Amino acid sequence: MRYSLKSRQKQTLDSALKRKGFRPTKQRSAVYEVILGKKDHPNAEEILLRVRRVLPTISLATVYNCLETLVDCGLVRQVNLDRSPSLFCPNLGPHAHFKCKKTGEIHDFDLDKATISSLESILPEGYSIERFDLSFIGTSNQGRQN
Amino acid sequence: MRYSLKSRQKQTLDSALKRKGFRPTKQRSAVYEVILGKKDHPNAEEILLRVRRVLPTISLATVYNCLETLVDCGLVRQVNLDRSPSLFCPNLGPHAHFKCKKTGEIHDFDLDKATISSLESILPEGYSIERFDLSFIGTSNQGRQN
DNA sequence: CTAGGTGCAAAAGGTTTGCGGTTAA
DNA sequence: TTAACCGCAAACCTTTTGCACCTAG
Repeated sequence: MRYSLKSRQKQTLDSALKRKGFRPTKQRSAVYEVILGKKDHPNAEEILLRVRRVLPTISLATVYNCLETLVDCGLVRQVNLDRSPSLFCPNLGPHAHFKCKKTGEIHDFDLDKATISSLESILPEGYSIERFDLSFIGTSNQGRQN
Repeated sequence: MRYSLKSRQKQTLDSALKRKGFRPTKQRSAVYEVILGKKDHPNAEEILLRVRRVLPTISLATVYNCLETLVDCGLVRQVNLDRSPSLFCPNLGPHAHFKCKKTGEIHDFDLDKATISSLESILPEGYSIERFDLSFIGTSNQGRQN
C-alpha cells in the first residue's frame, strides 16, 4: 500500500469538504478519524470523549457542528433509533440496524441489491426515494462484533 | 351494527388498560379517540390541540402520559423519524412510513406477509425480533390520503 | 485580511418528573 | 379510603445558537 490508511482518510475528508465549500480543520479531521477508527455506533458524547484524547479542549458544541458537517458531506451516517441520542456510523453502504434490548449493542447488516429493490418496491409509482431506514429491535445471543 | 364505533373503541381501550392494571380515565379515552379519529400522524402538541376541543383543561404533560400508557398497552404506535417530535399512529398492522420532504406528509404502506418475512430474513440465526421500523424519505406526487 | 470555525455559555425544543389536589375502585 | 391520576411548573436531556476570539485561504 502506497498511502497509509490515515492519509487516504484525510484525502477523502478534504475533498468531500472542499466539494461542499467547507474548510478542513483539525477538529473535523479528529471527529472523522474517531468515527472511522472503531466500527461501532457512538453518540456525540462518546465521540467527544474519544476526540478529547487527541484534542483535549474540543467542546461538545463543536463535536455536534463537526458531525453535522460530516453528515452533510455524506462521510458519516446519522442513525436515530427511538428517542435516544443520535448515533453516528461510518458504514456508508446500504444496511439495516439491529438493536439488542438487553445489551444495547447495535449490529449492522449489509443489504444486497435484491433486498434493497424488494424494499423499494413497497412504494407505488409516484414515490421517489431519497433514503430509507430499516431497524430492528429484539434480542440476540451474538457477542459484540467489532 | 349493534354497537357504535365509539362504544367498541371504549371497550377495546378499557380492556387493554385493565390488562395492564391502568385505570380508565376521560383523558386517556379522549386521547385515544383523537388518535383513532383521523388517520394521520399527529405529534403530542397536535394531539393536545385536538383533545382540548373536548377537554379544554388537559395539559401537555397529561397528553404525554396518556400517550405513554396507550403505547404501553399496544393501542397506539409511536413513530420516530429523524429527530423531529414523536408521531402517534393508530395503524397497528405491519406497515412502512414514507415521509415527503416537500410537504412533510406521512403515508403508510401496509406490508404483506411475504415482504415481512423477507425483511426478517435479513437477520441470521440467533436474532429474535420484537419489532422493526421501516421508513422512507423522498418526494411524492400523491396528494394527502386521509 | 476576512469569512468561516471554535469554545463557551446560554437558549431552545421535546419530554419527563415532583407535588398538591382529584378521582376511580 | 387510597392508590392511581391529573394539572401545573419546574427539571431534564439532547441539540442548536450567539458571541468573542481564532485560523485557513
